[in-house]
Amino acid sequence: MTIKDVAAHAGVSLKTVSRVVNDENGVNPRTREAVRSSIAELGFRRNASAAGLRQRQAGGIGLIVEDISEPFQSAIARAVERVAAQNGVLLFTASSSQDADRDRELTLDLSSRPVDGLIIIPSNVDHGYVTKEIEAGLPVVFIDRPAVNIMADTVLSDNRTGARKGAEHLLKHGHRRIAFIGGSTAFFTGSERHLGSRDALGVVRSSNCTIHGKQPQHPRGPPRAHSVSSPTGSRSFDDFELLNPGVTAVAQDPPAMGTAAAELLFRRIAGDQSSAPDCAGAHAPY
Amino acid sequence: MTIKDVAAHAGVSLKTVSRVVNDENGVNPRTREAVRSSIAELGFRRNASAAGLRQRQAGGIGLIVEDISEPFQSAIARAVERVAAQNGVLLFTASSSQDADRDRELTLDLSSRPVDGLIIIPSNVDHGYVTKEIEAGLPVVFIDRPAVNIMADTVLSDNRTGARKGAEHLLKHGHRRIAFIGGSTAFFTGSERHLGSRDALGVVRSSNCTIHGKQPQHPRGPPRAHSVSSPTGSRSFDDFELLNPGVTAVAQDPPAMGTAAAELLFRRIAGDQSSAPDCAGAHAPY
DNA sequence: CTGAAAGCGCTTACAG
DNA sequence: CTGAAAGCGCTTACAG
Repeated sequence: MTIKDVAAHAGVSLKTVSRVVNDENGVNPRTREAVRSSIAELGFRRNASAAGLRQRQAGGIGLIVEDISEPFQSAIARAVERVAAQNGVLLFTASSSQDADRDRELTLDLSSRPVDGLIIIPSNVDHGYVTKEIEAGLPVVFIDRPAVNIMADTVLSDNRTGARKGAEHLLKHGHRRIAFIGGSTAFFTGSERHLGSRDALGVVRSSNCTIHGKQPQHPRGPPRAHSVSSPTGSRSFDDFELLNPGVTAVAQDPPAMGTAAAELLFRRIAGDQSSAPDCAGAHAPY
Repeated sequence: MTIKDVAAHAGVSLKTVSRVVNDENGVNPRTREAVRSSIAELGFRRNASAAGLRQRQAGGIGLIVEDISEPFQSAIARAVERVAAQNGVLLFTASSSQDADRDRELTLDLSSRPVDGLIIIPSNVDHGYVTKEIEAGLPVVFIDRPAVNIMADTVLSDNRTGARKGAEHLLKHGHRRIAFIGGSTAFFTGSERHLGSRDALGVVRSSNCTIHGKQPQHPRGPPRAHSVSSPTGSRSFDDFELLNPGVTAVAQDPPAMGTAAAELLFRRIAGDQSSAPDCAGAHAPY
C-alpha cells in the first residue's frame, strides 16, 4: 500500500497524491477529494521513513537515560516527550543501565537512526565518542550531569545552591545538629551538594559517611542514616520511594530540566548557534 | 557521508562497502581492511533508515503508555526496552496523557514510522482504529487492560485472583473488619479487583466508596481511606508513592508483564501465528 | 571475489 | 493545476 497504489486508484500521478498527503495547495478541489477518498478506501498511510529519507530529516529525537524506570529519569522523559510532541516528532528512549559500553553502543545506534537530535543523561564515563556526531552536525544536549571529555550543551540543576539553601532552611528553623548524607563526592552531583552544605554549615567533621555538622548539642556520635525523621527536620534531594513522614525534599524539578533540555535541543535543530541561550537552567560546560 | 563516499575513498564499489558494513562474507580480507579503515577515517555511519526502507523492516518498536512518568508504566517500559535491546531494535515511547484523540494520533503516527510492532497500554477508549493496522500486518500487543472493540493479543495480570488472595491473606491473619478501596468498577482493573475481593469476603455493604466487609466487630461506620495503617493489616495493588508503614502490596510485577508483552510481540514479528502462546500472563481477549 | 543496475517509498526540481 | 524524471542512502537480484 503505497502512494503509487493510491495514484492508480484515483487515476492521478504520484506527485498529485503526494501533494494531497502533504496538504500542499495548487490541487483542484475535485481532484483532492478523489484522492482523499482513495486514501480512505485503501487505508493508505504514508511511510514517514521514506519521506524523511528524501527530506533529509528524521521526525524523531532520542533520549538516553540510565534507567527509564527510575522516577527522576522518567519524569525527565515525560517532559521531553511533551516538547517533542509539540514539535511534531516522536521520541526514542533507551536505558544504558549505567553500562559504559551499552551507553556508547546506544548512542551510536540511535545516531544512525532517523534522529534529529539526542538528549543524554550521561553515565560517569567518557563521552568523547559523541564528538564525531556533534561535528557531523547532530545536535546533542546533556542533562543532569556534565559529560566527560566533551564540549557540549548541558542542562544542570544548581545542586550546590540547592544544598546550601536546604541547610540554611534547617538552621533557620533552629536545628543545630545537622548531618549531610550524600552520594560519593567522586560524582558530579554528590560533590556539588557536598560543597553546598559546606557553604552553609562549614565543616565540623567528616567520616566515610561524609558528615558535616554544626554546634552539636548532644555529641553522641554522628546521626545514623536511618534515624532521620520528622521531629529532627531534614532535607533531601528528590523524593524517596519510601519517605519517612516529615522529610522535606529540595526539588530538582525534573520536568523543568527535561523541558529546558528539549527546548534547547529544538532550538539547535532549528539552527540556533548562540552560545548562551536564554534558557532557564541551561549552562555552557566548564 | 554515505556509502558512496566510503566507496570512492577506498576505491571500490558501493556494493563492496555494503558487504563490509553488513559483515557479509565473500570479501577479500585485504579489500575488507581497506574499506574498514576508510570507514574509520571518514567516520562513516550507515543510515539505518535507508537500509530499513530497502529491507522492508524497521528496526524499532513502539510503546504507547498513558504517562511514562508513572512508576507502574515506566517499569513496563524498562522491561520492554530490555527485550527490544536483546532483539537488536530500538524503542519509541509516547504518552497518550489519557487523551483519546492523542492516543489515536500517536498510534497512527507511530505505525507510519519505521516500526516493526506496537505495544499499547490502552486508554479506556475505542481502539477499533488499530484494526486496520493489524489487518495490514502490523503486530500489536495490548498490555494491562484489554482494548475496546478489537480482537488482539493482550497481556493482563490476574487482578481478580490477586484481590481474592490479598483478602484471604488478611482473613488468615485474623482480620475481620476489611475494607476494599478500589478504583471505579467502570474500568477493567477496578472491576476485576472488586470481584476478587467479593470472591473472598462476600458483600456485606457497599457505599460510594465501594466497601466490602465481613464480620465487623466494631461497627463504627466504614473505615476511612486514610486510616489504613500497619496494625490493621492491609493489602493494595502496586506500590504507592508515599506508603504508610506496614501496608503490603499485591505486586503486579510490571517487569514480568512488560517482558511477556515484548516477547509475545517479537514472536509475532517473527511470524508466529499461534493463537494460544505459552506465554505467562498472556490471554486471548474475551 | 566484485560490480552495474534496479528498486524500496517518497519528495525535489523542473517542465508544461 | 498536473506530471515525468531524478534522487535520498541503502540493499536485492543478477551478472561476471
